[in-house]
Amino acid sequence: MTQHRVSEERRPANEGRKAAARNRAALVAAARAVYSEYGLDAPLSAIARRAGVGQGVLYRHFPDREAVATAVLEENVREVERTAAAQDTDLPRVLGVLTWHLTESAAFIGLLHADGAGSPSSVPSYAHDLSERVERALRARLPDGHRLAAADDDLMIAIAMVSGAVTGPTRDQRERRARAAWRLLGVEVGPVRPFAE
Amino acid sequence: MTQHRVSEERRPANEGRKAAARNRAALVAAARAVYSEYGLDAPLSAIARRAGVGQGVLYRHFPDREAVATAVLEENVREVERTAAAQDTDLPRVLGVLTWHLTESAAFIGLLHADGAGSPSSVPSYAHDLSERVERALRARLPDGHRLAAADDDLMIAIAMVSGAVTGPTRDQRERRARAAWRLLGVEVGPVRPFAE
Amino acid sequence: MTQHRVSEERRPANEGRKAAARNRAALVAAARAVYSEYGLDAPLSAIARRAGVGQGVLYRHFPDREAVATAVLEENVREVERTAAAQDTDLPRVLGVLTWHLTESAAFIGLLHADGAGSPSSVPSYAHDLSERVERALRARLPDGHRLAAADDDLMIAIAMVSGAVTGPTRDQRERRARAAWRLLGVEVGPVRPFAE
Amino acid sequence: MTQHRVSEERRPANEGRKAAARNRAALVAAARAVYSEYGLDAPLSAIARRAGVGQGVLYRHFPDREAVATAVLEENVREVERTAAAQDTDLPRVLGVLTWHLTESAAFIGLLHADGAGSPSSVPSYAHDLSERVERALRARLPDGHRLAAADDDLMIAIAMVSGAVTGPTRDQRERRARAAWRLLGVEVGPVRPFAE
DNA sequence: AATGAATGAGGATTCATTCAT
DNA sequence: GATGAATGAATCCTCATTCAT
Repeated sequence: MTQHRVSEERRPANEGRKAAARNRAALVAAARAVYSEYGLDAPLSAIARRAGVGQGVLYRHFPDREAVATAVLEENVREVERTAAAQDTDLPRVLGVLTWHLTESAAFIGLLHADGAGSPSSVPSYAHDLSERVERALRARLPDGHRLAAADDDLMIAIAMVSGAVTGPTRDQRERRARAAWRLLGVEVGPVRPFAE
Repeated sequence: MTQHRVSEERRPANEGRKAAARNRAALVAAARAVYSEYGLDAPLSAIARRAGVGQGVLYRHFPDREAVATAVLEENVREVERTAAAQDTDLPRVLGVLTWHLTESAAFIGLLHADGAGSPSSVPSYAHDLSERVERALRARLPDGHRLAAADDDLMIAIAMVSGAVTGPTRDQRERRARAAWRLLGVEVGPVRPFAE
Repeated sequence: MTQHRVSEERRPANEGRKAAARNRAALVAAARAVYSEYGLDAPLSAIARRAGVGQGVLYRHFPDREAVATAVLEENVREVERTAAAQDTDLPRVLGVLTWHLTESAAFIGLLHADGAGSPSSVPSYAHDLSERVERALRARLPDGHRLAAADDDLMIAIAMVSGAVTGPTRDQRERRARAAWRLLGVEVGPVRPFAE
Repeated sequence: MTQHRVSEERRPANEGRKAAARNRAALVAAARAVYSEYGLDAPLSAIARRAGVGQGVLYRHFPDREAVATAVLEENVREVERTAAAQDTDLPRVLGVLTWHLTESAAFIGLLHADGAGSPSSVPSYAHDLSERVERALRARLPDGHRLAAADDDLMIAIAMVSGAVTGPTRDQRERRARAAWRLLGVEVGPVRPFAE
């Protein structure tokens, strides 16, 4: 029997292609967690650390702090879009998913606030695009004659309003406030939950 | 190592005791301006500079960053209270003044957002008191049977909602959005303007 | 307000990974020099400057001001320990090395002073551990019936006493005073010199 | 019977001459307290506050931070001198008073340490004079043939040694250590207590 | 492609000292 | 003579970003 090489160094480690994608995903997940814990001003190093990668990797995937935040939001927006695109869906259901993200993610709230422009804070500028994607998704399911279909801005103003109401330390409390907000607007909202197949 | 003054230059003159009150006012005004330009996270040094005083003066008048913000908000809250306390007033008029401050001052928006608790950001803790003062002032003018008198939280949730809608680069645009928000809530609001005798 | 790099100048080059150990050593050496020149309250920035590194590097290697001092003292203590552990050694020889460090390093004196506790100054808390290590090292070579073996505290009190005597502008004068102190204590001390193989 | 003026404003208030002296005394007392609580690096403002006077008064009486410390020490030194000058006194008694001050006042310890020169710390330079006054007082009561009369420096080195031993959080513990130090030196010391008529 | 050290600007905070009142 | 506000230098500390390995 020949001796096996058990050296500590030569692990094949198919790293390279797949690792990159995995790292990116880990970063976005870490960013989501860190943002929800420390807010949007959390240090990038904390995100890299939580993702278990070096800071260099973060910069490889995202040119700057905005890009990180945007990547997180992009996922949220995509879920809203997918919900809106689903076969058997309606506005309340889409609003439910949207509301879920509002209660989940402080960052997401910031996004909607930033829809106009000139927010003085650290919120991204191309957040604008994301905001428009949300609007498109919702409007596709907005029935004629709906309460929010009257004036052009009403839909997004309503979203901003609900997001303004979403405060509080626990997700649960935030959800309760969000529901109250929709009620005050007289708009029906479906179950508040993440998108699921 | 102890501190030693090195430069031999003339120090810019000590304005004496009377300047104290003036300086405090200048600081609050400067803070208001700076906050509206850069948000609540603006460096304190920017506020001191804009007020035309040294950093030490800022720290003499306000122990920490929270105290500065609170001082700014306190003025706003007081105007709301005074409006509510006026002889010939009603809810719409108070809401009008409140809305004015929402459109004027990013900081004020932050305040209302902070009513719950535990926001991880730099939002004050004793902002809570201010929030309660606003609520008391409004509730004193809230007619029985009013749309916002149904559930206990509705009043402040509505405020938070409107504040969420108040975004945009110009005060004018912010006011337009605020009005739209009140309209969507079905709540009448009076002229949007600062308190005036 | 987030941080932004403004200047366009070339940054002084990143020496890469290997520099890390070198930098740490440089920092400890610089700290030793700075402490002896300005005392334990010297600004950390002075240490970083003398070490030829940015302030951030100092903070990377040492979480706080205590850690820097401790790192310096740790080296001294280790020399005492090594002397005590040497094959052909005796108490006078260990005391000689200890005394050397007392005359060399103001910081080291502070350490021994801190053995009790609660000094209100900037003296470390985990200096206590170092103090104990010194005691263990000495006690291992303390012959029964030695003048300092009578009461439990006598050994470390004697050290503190000698360290109290060690004042003066030149190392030479400090050594002379240290010798006088040992003489007054009736304790024999070997050559005052650093540990050497 | 005529009415007495009991107005709150017109108190004759012999202020002026006597107030000045009273303020100076208050400052020294405050300094003593503050030093013992926070160490010699305590902010001057704390001393003025504790004395109940403005900072300007402090500067009227003492040109700089050194002068304040020196004034405190001066009182201690004077007590030692008075003890030495008393009719029925001897070295142990003087050492007892000296030791009392060592255990009472961190500042006083610093003084003795500073006798040589070039102490890198914030200790005064004209502390030297005070140190010499202590030496003169002691030497006046130093019997020929005393253990500390052999070499010229022995007396003050012994003092420095004891002061080095005086560490610990409570005065009681510090006294115990001081006694142990004198014992190790083989020098008799009288009751450790402040000077009293 | 990843790592993580280094840079260094920026912002917070503290105090010695001066000086109008 | 006293008061206490103001100045502003100095120091601490944190992070965004770069880059050698």
